Amino acid sequence: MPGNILDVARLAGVSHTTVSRILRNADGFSYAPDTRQKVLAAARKLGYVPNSAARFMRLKKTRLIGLTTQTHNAYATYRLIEKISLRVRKLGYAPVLIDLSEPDLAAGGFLDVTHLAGAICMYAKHERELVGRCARIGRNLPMVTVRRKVTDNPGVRMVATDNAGGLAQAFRHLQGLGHRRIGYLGYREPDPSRQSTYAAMCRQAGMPRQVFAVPVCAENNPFLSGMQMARAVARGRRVSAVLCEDDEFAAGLIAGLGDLKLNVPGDISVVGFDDLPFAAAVRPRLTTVGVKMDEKADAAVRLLVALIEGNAVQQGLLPESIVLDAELIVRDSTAQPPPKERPTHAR
Amino acid sequence: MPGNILDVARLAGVSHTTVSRILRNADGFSYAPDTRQKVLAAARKLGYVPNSAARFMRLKKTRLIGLTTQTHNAYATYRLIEKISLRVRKLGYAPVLIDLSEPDLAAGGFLDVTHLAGAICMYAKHERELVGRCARIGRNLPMVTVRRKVTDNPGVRMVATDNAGGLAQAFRHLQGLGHRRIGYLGYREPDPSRQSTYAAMCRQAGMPRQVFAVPVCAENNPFLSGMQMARAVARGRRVSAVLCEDDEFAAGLIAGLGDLKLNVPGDISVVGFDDLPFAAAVRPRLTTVGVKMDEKADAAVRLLVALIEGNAVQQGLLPESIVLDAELIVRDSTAQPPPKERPTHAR
DNA sequence: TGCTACTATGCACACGTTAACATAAAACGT
DNA sequence: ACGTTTTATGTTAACGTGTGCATAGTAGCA
Repeated sequence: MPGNILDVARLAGVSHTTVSRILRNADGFSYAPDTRQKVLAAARKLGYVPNSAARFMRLKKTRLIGLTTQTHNAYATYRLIEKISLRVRKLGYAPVLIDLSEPDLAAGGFLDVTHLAGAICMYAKHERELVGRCARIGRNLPMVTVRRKVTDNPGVRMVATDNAGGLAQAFRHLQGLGHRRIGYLGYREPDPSRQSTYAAMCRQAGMPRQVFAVPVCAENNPFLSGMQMARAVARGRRVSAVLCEDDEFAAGLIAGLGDLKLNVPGDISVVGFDDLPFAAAVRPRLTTVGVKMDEKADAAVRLLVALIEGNAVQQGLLPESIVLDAELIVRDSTAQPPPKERPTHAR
Repeated sequence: MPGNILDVARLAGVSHTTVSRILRNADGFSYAPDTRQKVLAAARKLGYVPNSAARFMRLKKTRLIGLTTQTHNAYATYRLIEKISLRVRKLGYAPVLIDLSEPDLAAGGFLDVTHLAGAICMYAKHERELVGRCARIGRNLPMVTVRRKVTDNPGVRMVATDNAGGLAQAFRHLQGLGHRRIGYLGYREPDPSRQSTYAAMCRQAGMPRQVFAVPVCAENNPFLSGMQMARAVARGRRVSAVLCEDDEFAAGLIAGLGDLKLNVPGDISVVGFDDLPFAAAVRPRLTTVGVKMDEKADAAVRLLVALIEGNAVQQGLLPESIVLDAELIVRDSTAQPPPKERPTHAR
């Protein structure tokens, strides 16, 4: 509405072609400095902004990168969004958070996968289905998934944290402290890579397994969920340490255990996951598996852009997936088990 | 790329107009059931998805609602985004989180304010400037700002929480418990409505004022910021209670005070703001001012949609702003001040 | 002077959709 | 049987860009 390219052309006394070329700095064309001035002045005067829909129609290309997610983990996700956005912009693309999970959005909406240069799918629930649909509609849209667990979507690159490795570190840390019965607190929909790592570690160590599954959501609030699980965790004192799926669970669990007069780490050790902003600000400070958010964002964006610009791909230079290592951060929520729990024979 | 409307028309053996009308269920037209079938089948077979850019060009209208923000408060923001998105979709619009603060996005990008049916600006920092620019470029784009503080952007509707009221409730709560020296912990950029309310309450109660200002960001982590302020708050024991700008500060502060061997609420009472998900899951459970996120999201969306569809506006039925009342939620982080602090004369 | 090469600019079309206008057939009323 | 409304469909233009092709002028060169 606020003027199109023809208005600018008329005001500058040139053809709209000239305006288009001058405003875009199209190369391969030379224009008289005089003409250039007139065009620039006219555009400024009218407050001209190119119509991006028209542009897209012509070019069939955008520099929009869609970010999509579906998660309970507000903190981790929001931080990831921020970091990815920053990097995306730095490379000359524009990030858009959009829900690609609604099929009718693509059908009846005004912004769909066909508009995107690429997409980053973060912690999506029905990831496989989503990616499939986007690839189909979007004519094999370049996609990168950011996932805790490693999945195998053919043709879609992935960035993930080495959760198995992180979990193993945490497990060994607890084992080293003398724990012999270590539990796992996670969502009901299990995270395969972690649960299987947990199972493997238990087996290897000759320990019993004890998984506490949180019902999908207590008001969609992972803190409360964790808190409510305290009773189950404490029952019968079957474990002396718990590995949690994320820091929010861990924080809630610690609070809940406190209400039951159980001390962390005195009676039970707790390990979180993600190293969220509050991990060092709760008491006891959380021992947790740190996930490198910055590097994760960076890797995801670089992978996607390489995929979009497609030179490295053909040369076979682009890795199928990037797995960032996780790092155990030992703080105050883990300690030796209470005396009676300690192994009788040293190890 | 995956087929346009003409392809569908050709396959169905009808004109593209027919296809357009049938697929959109355009009313005012009747079609033979037979034709309708053929068209639908053809569209399905080709996996036809209308090109939304072309559509926008023709209609000059979309059903996209832009959400924009710029905040440190990840939790509150993310939750608001979720809730707003849900409601927006329910009304047949599509939400898009987009950074409108970058001027060059509007200029060179592929999605700008002119594509939006409306925008909701949540907790933005340079709100006034942002709104001004959007209104200018977007040909007075319908906008609603969601803000803690009440601002006066002419022509832009607003939804806010009655922070002053909430703060007053919290203040009176502390006053009623016997506190005579109440501090305020906030960001360095002050929130006028709250700080002035705080000042007014102090004056009215004949109490000294004591504002603790957090330097803009400790790693952009409000928890750590709050934690680091504990030393300043504790110094000289000048206050027996602190009102915090948000729950994250409060949680951090409590942890920091604990490190200094100060007990909350035994030695110092702490009040948060926002009632974030963890408020009931930290120990001591946080006394806080609850903000009605659901109602806030609801009000913002309804206001915006009314603005867009513009019938209520002309009738003057649309309020300039909606202020939702805040509600003090008393939990365990507030109590009577320690004995020596109590007023000698009853009140 | 002629021929070529380059500079500076314009014309006209295509992208995919919707909507105003047009039209042929069928149904309806008398 | 004939005018009139209704039903079912088609024709065509327009939205605002970018680009292939065309062109007029100007310079270089022999």
